[in-house]
Amino acid sequence: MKQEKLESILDTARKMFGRYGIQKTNLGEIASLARVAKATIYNYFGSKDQVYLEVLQREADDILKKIEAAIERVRSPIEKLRTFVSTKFRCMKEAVNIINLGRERTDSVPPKTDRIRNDLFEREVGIISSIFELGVKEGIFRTTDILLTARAIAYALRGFELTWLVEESSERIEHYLDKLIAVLFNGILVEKVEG
Amino acid sequence: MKQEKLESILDTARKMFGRYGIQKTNLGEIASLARVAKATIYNYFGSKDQVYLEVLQREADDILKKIEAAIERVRSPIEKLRTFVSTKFRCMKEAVNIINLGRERTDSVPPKTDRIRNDLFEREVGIISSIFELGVKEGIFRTTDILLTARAIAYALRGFELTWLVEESSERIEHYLDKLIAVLFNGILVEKVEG
Amino acid sequence: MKQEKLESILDTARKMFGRYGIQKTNLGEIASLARVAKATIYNYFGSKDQVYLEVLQREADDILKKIEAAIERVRSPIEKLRTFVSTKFRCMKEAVNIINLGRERTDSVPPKTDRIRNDLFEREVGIISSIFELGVKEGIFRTTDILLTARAIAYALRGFELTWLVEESSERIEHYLDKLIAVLFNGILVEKVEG
Amino acid sequence: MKQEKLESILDTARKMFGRYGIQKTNLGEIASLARVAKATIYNYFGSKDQVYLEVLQREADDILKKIEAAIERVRSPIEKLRTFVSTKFRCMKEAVNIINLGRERTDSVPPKTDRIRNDLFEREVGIISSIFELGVKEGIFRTTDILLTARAIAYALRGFELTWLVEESSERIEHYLDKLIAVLFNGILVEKVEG
DNA sequence: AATGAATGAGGATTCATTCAT
DNA sequence: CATGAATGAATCCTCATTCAT
Repeated sequence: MKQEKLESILDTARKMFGRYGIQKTNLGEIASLARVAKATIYNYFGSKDQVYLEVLQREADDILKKIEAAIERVRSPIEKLRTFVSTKFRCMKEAVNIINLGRERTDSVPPKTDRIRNDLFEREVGIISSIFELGVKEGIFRTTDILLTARAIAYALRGFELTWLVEESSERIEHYLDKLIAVLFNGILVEKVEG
Repeated sequence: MKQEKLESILDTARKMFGRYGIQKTNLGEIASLARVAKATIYNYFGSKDQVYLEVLQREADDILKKIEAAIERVRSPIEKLRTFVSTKFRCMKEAVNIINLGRERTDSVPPKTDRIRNDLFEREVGIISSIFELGVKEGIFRTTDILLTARAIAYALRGFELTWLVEESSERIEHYLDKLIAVLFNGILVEKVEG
Repeated sequence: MKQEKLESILDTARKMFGRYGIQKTNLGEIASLARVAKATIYNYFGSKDQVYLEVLQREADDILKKIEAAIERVRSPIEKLRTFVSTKFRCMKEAVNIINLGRERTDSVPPKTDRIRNDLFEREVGIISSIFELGVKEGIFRTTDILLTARAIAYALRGFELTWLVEESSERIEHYLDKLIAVLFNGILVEKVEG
Repeated sequence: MKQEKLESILDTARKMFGRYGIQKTNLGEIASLARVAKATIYNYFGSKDQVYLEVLQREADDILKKIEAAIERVRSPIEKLRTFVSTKFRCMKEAVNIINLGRERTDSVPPKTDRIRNDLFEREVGIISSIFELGVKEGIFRTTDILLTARAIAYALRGFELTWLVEESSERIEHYLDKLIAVLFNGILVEKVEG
């Protein structure tokens, strides 16, 4: 019964926060949609911020779990990188709040938000790094600085997160991603120079 | 006199919006810092949103003007691309609101905001495209689809905008950018496959 | 017009605070009784506390002005002291908030409240002291320590403030005051010992 | 077991009410500090007000018991009066809620509160009266109206209750009390007039 | 053109209290 | 008896916007 209400609250909250952001979402509406009293939400979470944080943390954990599982299933570093990117963006569709996190004003968001976001980012960097290590070990990738490259690519992928929901259709985004991956693998120069 | 006040308002607004976003900035404070009455701002702009829009448009125009000028000054496509990236991010430092635009909730922002942002984006894509065309014509770049690639790269660069002010030092960001550019030029694969 | 509303607000506030205290009084009701919008009150005073403080300060100033005027009108120290007490308590009837100040929880009241209350107290002590000085100079009063005695008496009078509105009828209180003054003047001992 | 919890609740409540008053104290905190559930308190007392009332009644009874015992121990009316005052104020230090009772808003307090407070007051007046009767009988005190004088003095002592914890150091208060007692005994006039 | 004044609508919290188990 | 869970009601304050002068 309690668990039920809790999930109901969290579900509703995820949708509302996803649609309107933490600022514009009011607990009153979450409460009424979740069929509980506003005060009940405060019993569970203590504050609006806590509700938001909980929603975020769940989304982040979810994404990582799925990405890691997907990468396990393929072998070659190239495939792993492709899988990383495609899985990440497929999952992102559902992790609306994580995406929007990048779109919220820093000041209007609880401080711990940053930690969740950065944790996710760093763990992604970690995954990319280990794919790179594998690739370099197998002599498929060449790079002078694995971590630096991994972070650069992680940053680059962020540009697509932002765009995901708002501006373009999923299909077009996937085209761009394919293209970006192609470029990442081969570069745009005809002759290879040292990077 | 009128022009003076108008600039004063716009200046103050730019700073405030830049620091606190459109949501958290209130016209009252802008007014008092700009030494005018709140109602005066309404005389000039009609609404808070219009003030914001005006600030944005000015920043966008400013950036493009500077980027285009900088690119004119170098000749080779490779240099042009490098200049594009470095100029863009140098100017971005001052175009705080454009940057933060990516960090505002979609719903908390006037609809026309998107148009300004997208215009800027498309014009950047246009610039990158023409650099690519030049590069391909000169036989330096190879790519199967100029526009697609240009957009992919433009998206990738967005990831860095977000990060620009908040998370990392300028120097570190520049390292990552250098690395990204290197990867873009040469790829990470040892052997070139088709991109 | 503005002055009118301001007075209207302050008047209403004085009544409400007087009846219900700062805790239980809500600005909403003050606003509606004063025929202004809640926000208007905030325009004038900035916060509930400030309204309260303003009400208090006015009452305190009022009392002192009246006491000082009344004392001027009589000559002998004995008369002055009697006048002080009677005027003070006559005025107190209207300075409901000052009285209740002694009845509010320290914690539920803005910090500056204490200063107003203490200022009033100290100024009363000052007045009593100067009456004493006069009495001693004229050889009518005897006391070993004017300031100490003045404060002791000022404290004693506080006991009546508290009682003023709540427990007893005005007439009975005045009887008690008369008695207290008589005791203060002559003591209760048959034989005078050293005080 | 039951008695234990009840005492635990009452103890905690006394401390909390003493520190924060009935308004600012919430049952939730009392409950958690007393290691019981909020609902348990309702089982015992039925309402927040009842808890408060119980706390008060206990404090009042306690004070009176101690004062009466102390007065028994001395013989002369003068000593009895001095003992009354000193014991009263010594005990008051612990009867925080009784003291603060004078500092609570009348309206924020259960109606029966007044009865407890007045009972205590009247019983104090009774004690002072009987001391006076004794003094008059022994020809040490002179007074035209014992009850009136007793009440006047009881009121005067109230002024010090208020001040007790908040404004002054214990030592200074005791000085003022000494002075007040001296004045009460001997008056301030050089020549005795009719009291 | 410039502004002082006024306002309506909205939202996060807090807490005493009830009730089923 | 004891309690976890749920809630309704209340309240302060913010701000974009309007309007008369």
